[in-house]
Amino acid sequence: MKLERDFYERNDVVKIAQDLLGKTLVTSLNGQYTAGKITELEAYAGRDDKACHANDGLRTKRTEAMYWQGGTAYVYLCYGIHHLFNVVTNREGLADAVLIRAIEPLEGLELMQARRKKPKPDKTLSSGPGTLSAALGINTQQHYGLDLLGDTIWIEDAPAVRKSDRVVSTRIGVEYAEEDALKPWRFYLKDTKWVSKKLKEDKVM
DNA sequence: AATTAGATGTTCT
DNA sequence: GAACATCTAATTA
Repeated sequence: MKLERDFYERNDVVKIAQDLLGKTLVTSLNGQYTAGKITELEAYAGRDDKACHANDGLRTKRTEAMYWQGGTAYVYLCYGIHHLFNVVTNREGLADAVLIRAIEPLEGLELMQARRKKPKPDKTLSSGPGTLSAALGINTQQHYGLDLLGDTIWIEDAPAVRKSDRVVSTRIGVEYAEEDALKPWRFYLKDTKWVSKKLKEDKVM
């Protein structure tokens, strides 16, 4: 079952991020179907979070979609090369988003390998925010601001992940955000290899 | 195994 | 011009 608008429009990105862990991210592009289980993600809040692109009401051509209604795709170009996929949450005007950082491939493996030019479906296929987007065929040109309740990109429901199977850490690559860099807003599944960076000791929250 | 360089668009200084 | 929610291949040890 496809996740509905009210799932995304809740007023708590961190809770939504936790709920999104283990769900299935699907893309159907010109009849090409690929799907993967969300194994790692991070929450970004539009207010009181210096790591967020839309912090302090910052509104640019790039961040515009973060202000749209929950259940919108926010795709942006990182380091001029990688297309990072985010799920916009909260109501229109409140710029929260969840960055999907890794997936475990479930369907369309051959297609993902072809897109990534990988002979084998090992963990480098989709364990990282840039690589998963490439594997699923997501890019800024075609998918920026897309509605996730449509039939191009959407998220399928899946059984909730137990707290004890969820690891918490600080977010990756946000050292510039000063005190907000310490926020424990990155989550990943404990028993999966499909994660960009594992902690030495898993922390559960 | 760990570190480094090179790829390069958008945004801000 | 600098920094950036990154990845890969090459280099060093």
